[in-house]
Amino acid sequence: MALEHKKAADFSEWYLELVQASQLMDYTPVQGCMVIRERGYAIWERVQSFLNARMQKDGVRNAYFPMFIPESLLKQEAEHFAGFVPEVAWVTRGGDEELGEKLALRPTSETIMYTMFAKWVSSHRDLPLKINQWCNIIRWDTKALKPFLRTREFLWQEGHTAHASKEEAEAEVRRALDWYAETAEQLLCVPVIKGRKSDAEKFPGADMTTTIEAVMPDGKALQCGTSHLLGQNFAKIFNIRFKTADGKEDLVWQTSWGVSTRLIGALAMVHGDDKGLVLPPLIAPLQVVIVPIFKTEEDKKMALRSAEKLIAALDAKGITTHFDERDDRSPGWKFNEWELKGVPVRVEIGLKDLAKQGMTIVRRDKGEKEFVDDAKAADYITTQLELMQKDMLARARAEAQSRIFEAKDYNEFKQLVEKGFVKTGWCGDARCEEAIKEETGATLRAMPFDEKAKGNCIFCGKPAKEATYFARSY
RNA sequence: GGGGGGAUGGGGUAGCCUGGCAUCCUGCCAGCUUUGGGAGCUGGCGACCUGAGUUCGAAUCUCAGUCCCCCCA
Repeated sequence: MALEHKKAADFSEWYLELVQASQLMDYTPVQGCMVIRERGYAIWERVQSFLNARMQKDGVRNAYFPMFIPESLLKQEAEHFAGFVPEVAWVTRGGDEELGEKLALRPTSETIMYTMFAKWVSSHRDLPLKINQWCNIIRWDTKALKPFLRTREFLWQEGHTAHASKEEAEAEVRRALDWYAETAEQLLCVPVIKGRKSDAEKFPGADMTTTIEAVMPDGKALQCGTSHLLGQNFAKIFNIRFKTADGKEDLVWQTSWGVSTRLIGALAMVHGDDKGLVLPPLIAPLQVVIVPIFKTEEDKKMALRSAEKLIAALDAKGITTHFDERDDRSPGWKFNEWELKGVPVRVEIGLKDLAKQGMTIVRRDKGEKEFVDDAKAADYITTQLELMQKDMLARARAEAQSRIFEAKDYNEFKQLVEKGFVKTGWCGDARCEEAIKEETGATLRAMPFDEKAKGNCIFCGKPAKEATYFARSY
C-alpha cells in the first residue's frame, strides 16, 4: 500500500510522511529536535564506518572535545563569531548560579580544538596533525526546520587538520571532499557536484570553502558536505606555531571539514517512492528479507529449511538477512511493510516455490518478481544487490541531470531556477550574486572544479570569470 | 523577517461556527480463525497540547504559552 502523500504531487508532505512512517525519525516535545530512530541511526553508523575507514587510512584519528565553548574563545576570530552568533544557544546558569562567562553549545568546534592544537604543536615533527570528532552540534535555527535537513541539534563529524604548508593543506581539503563525494555517490547513490563556494557563501573564517551539492527531486539544492581551507587565519589567532626543519618559526596551515546526518535526508528524498524508502544495498542495515508463505506449521518449517541454506550462503558473503516468520501478519502485509522500510531484496518462499525447488525474488527498486532455482539463489541475489547499487546511482544521476539547466539570458534564468539548478557564467562580482539572490531566492551553490567560465555573467552581462551553479536551496 | 493553516486514544480523523453522553478508520490486548499483495469474527484497551479566564457546565468561547506544517523574503 502506498503512502498517503505522493512524491510527485506533494513532495514536502510526502517527505515528512516517509521519514516518520519508515521509522527513520520521530518528533519529540522539544522544538526543532527529533529522535533518530534505530533504522535511521543504523544508516548513520554505516556512514561512520565508510568514512572512518578512509580517514584512518589518511592518518586522521578520532577524539572528543567538550560541547561547551566559552564565549571568549568563540569571539576570538571575528568573522567566525559573527557568522555563527545568530544561531548559537548559550548556557548561562549552572544549578542555581549564574555563570561568570556564558558557554556556547558548540555550533562547530574550531575554536575549542585550536586552543588545544596550540598546546600540542611545537615542531614540524608534530605535523600534520589530523583529528576528527563525531559529535552533536547545536544551531538555533528558527525557520525552515525539516527532519534531517535542518534541526536544531544534529550529528556530524568534523575533521580538523594542521599542516606545515599551504599545498599540503589544500590537498587535504580536496581529499576530504573526495571522501564525501564517494560517500554520497558510492554508498548512498546520491550524485553530487563538487566545487568551490563564493566568498558570500563560504565558511565564516575560512579562506576557501569547497562543497558537494546534490539536486533534490523538487529541484532544490542540498549541501551535503563541506571542506574548508582555513589558511593561517585561526593559526594567527590561536597562535599555532611550529619550528621548521631549518630552525625558523612558522604558522600552521589548517583545514576543517564535515558531513552530517543531513545525508540521511538526501538519501530518503532522492530514492524514496510512493511505497516508502528505497535503500541502496550498501547502506541498508538489512539487505535481504525472506518472507515464508505458509498455511501450516509444516509448510513454514519447509520454507525455513529452504531459507536456511540461502541465509548461510549470504551470511558467508557478509549479506544481512532476516527470516520473517511472524504468523500474525499476512504475506501481503509483510510485503508492504518491508517495502516501506526500503529493504533492497525480498525473497518469497511458498509451497509453489518449494514444489519447483526455487524461490521468488523481488528487488525493491524494480518491484518485479523473478523465480530463481534454489541452487542459484545466493549468487543471483548477490549479483542483483551489486546491480541495484549501480542502477540506483545511474538512475539518480539521470534524474539529477534532468533538473540541471542552462540559461540563455536572465529572464530564462529566473524561470529555470524555479525548476532546478542553472549552470551559468558569473563575473565574480558579489553584487551580481546578491542581486540574483534578492530577485530569485537562488544562491550560488558551487563553482565546479575543472570547468572553465564561458560566455557572460548572467546578471550584468560582463565577461564571465567563473562557471557556476545557481539554485534555491534547503 | 513576514503571512497563513493546524494540534482530539499509538497513527489518521469527526465534532468546534450554534458550549451539554466525544465520531469513525486504523492500531494494541485476548480468543477463535487465517496466510501468494495490508484477511475475518467476538470481546476488550486507549484521546480533547499546556496554563489561566468566562460559564451551572468548555474539545468547542476568550487570553497567554508550547509544538507542528505550508507559503513568501
